[in-house]
Amino acid sequence: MSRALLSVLWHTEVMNAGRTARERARAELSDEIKSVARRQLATVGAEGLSLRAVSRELGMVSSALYRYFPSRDDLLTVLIIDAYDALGEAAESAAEKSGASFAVGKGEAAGAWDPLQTWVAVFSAVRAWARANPQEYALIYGSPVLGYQAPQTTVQPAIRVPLLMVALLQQAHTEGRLAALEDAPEPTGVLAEQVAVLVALAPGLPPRLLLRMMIVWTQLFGMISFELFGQLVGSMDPADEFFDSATRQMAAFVGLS
Amino acid sequence: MSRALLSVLWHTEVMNAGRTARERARAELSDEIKSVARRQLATVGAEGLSLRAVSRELGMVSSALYRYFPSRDDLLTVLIIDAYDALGEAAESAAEKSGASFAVGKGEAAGAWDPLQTWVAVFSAVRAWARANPQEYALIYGSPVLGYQAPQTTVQPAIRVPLLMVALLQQAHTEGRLAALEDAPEPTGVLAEQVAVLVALAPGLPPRLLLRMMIVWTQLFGMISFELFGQLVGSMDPADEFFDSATRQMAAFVGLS
DNA sequence: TGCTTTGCGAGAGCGGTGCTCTCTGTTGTG
DNA sequence: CACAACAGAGAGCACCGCTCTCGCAAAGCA
Repeated sequence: MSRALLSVLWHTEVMNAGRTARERARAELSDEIKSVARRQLATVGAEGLSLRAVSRELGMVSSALYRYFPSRDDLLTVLIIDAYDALGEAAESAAEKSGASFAVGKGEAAGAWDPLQTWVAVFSAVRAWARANPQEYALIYGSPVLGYQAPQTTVQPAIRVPLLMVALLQQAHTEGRLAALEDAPEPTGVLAEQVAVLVALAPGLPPRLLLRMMIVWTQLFGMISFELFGQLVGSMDPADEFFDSATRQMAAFVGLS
Repeated sequence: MSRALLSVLWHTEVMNAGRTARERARAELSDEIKSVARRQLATVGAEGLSLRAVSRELGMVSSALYRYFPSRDDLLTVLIIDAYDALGEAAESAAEKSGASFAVGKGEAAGAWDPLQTWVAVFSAVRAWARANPQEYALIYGSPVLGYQAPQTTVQPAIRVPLLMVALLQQAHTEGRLAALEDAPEPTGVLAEQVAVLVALAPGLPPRLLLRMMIVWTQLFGMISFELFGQLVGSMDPADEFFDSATRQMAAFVGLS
């Protein structure tokens, strides 16, 4: 990511810290650009998003926009981060609302909660967000634009959903509410090493469970992509019941029932 | 194109009576355009594919290209169909090579075949094709370009892989080599009607099996998309062993072992 | 055979894009 | 107050998809 873009992000972070008028105006205009770009993204898609159109809508000349975003790709990058965060926020909020006690930062003593119900709520929230924001979903889970290389900044927002799944499974596991998965194969070799990275995040969870969680993770987004991108037309369309059944069968696949 | 070449083409046309030289030349140039476009697609991606660049490489002026493809989207459409067909061909050929007897048009009496082995071979072939042709994969399984609406022409090539999965499962089923899936839920309501469309294609297959097959289908392409689009970087990358394990667990999920 | 219709490539042109560079005026700072 | 940093405007470059017109050659027809 470019230094100018990092500068923008830094400014927005400390926006209300009483900086100079110029910096304040810069942060504000920067947000406005993002907002207009997001709106255009929703209508014309990532491919059709144009800096000139954004600048036109803002009443400024296109070259001025480059003071804020050094290239179209940089603008897309912040939109990508925002999309990941919005999706993660939707998923985490669904977990909280369904009564999960493990949500980060909540820490309150748990009442009774149903792990399966939370699982279904999270998956449904992910799908609902994707259907409500198809272009933003396509931006982050569709084909990467050009030779686009995801900057390191996008990694952390991108893993919020799988991290939530890990947290849910761990809480259910420590409460003894997960089936044993005796018939699931234990990862070996390279696969075991890769899964070990996840085990470090959730001590105590069996590797075979985390491996299955990764499988379910890919299934979830494969299913949503198929629905949004039209691959289910003619068979499982509308996909509501298919999604629900798949979600529950995949929940059983990781031991939730 | 040179006049000498046109003359050659005309002579060959006279030998293959029926089509005029003009039609023959048109078909040939049309193929050449497709070929150049496919090569450019592989390097610059769908978004970067440009009619002007194609025409430049062919030594003609861009406006002439519109005699063959009325728009950029039309060119992309034939590339999409070709990609679907290439992928389907790769999958079917892998099934044949692994000794499957159900392949369309083969009809030969089967020797012994291992359904699970064929299953793994087909899935691996799909992944291998995707990795070898990432831009074409992204073209058909990534975000749909623009407000692109898939023409009816693309449907039939698009379902070759799932149809192959159905055929494999049916053959294994009639040979009594599929587990019973007693714990799998039977689809009801709308979902049962949707699955009924698949049952019509494969009489005798239990609806709950076909439902699971659809789940596995979405998992397969979700996994491949994640690998190609960079979502597995940092966890299951490289994805060879993850893919293999997932494939086999999903095979067990539909009763293959 | 000669005439007419059809198809094809070339060329110019329109409005759009991302991006760069220069110039002018303003704002913040020593 | 002077100087440096910065923001916006404008022109311009090289591309893009697409349209239109204009000759010319091939195909169809009398």
